[in-house]
Amino acid sequence: MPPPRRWPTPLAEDILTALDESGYRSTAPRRAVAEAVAGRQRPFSAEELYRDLPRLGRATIYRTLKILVDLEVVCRVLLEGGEMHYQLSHRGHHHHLLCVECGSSQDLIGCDVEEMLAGASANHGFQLSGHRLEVYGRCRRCIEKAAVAAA
Amino acid sequence: MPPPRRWPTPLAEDILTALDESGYRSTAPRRAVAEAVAGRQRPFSAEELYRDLPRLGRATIYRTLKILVDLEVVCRVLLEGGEMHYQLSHRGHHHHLLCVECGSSQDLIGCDVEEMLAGASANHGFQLSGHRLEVYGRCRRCIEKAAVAAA
DNA sequence: GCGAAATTGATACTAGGTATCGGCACGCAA
DNA sequence: TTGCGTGCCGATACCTAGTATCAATTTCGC
Repeated sequence: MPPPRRWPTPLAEDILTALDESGYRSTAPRRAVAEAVAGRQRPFSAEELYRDLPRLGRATIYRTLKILVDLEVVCRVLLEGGEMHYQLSHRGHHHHLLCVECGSSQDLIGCDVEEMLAGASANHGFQLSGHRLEVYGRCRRCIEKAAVAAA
Repeated sequence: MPPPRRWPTPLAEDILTALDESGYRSTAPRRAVAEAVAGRQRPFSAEELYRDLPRLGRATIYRTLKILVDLEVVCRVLLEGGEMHYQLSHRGHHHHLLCVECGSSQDLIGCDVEEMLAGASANHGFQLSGHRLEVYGRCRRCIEKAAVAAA
């Protein structure tokens, strides 16, 4: 028997808490967005979210996502083709390994890009203020799936 | 007395040669785009180019830019705000240091991102196929200009 | 110079996102 | 518990960046 489903979902509750702590009001649309975002396993587009929440206005979806990105509760993920997707965020600044096959995303850890960029920038007399890095490829599961299919 | 201006410009000629070598026809619109692209010192948007070449159709601008990007004669540059800009390219795959103040761009050299990413990806069981990296900050000239202004 | 094939540009369309604005609702304070 | 100011909502219009269509034009090999 599965454990009873809490409502709101713990993750969604975290989002709502973050909103509240920054002085944003708790409204039905925001609760709906929080649930939807928390329930997603992989990066999603704003339009996708809109399709899943047809009772909300499109502007509300975009506005709420923007707030969540500002609060660093959600992070933006730029796909290879240039489409912007969103995803629940845990750490602060980080980068993503994006699977071009299944669309999943995992955080890249153990890669000190910042430090390397800082050094290289300094050599150019360039004062670093930010950067954007996305990594594309195939995740472990997709590689294994392909191997099984080829056998 | 300035040296006599060659026409087409050497850089533009290189672009036209690249087009020719890939089997593309030499047309007046393409020559115009080549000149315009070659004459730009810093990244520009497609719409900017369109404004500067009002006799050409918008579709032609986008089509030609796409071809040039495919031929790696021109590279795409993603600004901090998400706007796509274009720029003459010299080396193959490389990254940019983009000045958020004056909009200039310089190639980042002496930074082996590829190698670092390859290692980190492997640790995640991730098969790397590509990446995107843009670096934002202030260029040497803008730093110096600010220092002089503050003095 | 001829003609097939490539290219062009006007136009319409798409996706993704922002600005506006009248009206609703949240939540504080009484 | 109600009252009220402010924040928030959603419909709509708009915007930017780019793509699809297609008839008319241009290029270039012969």
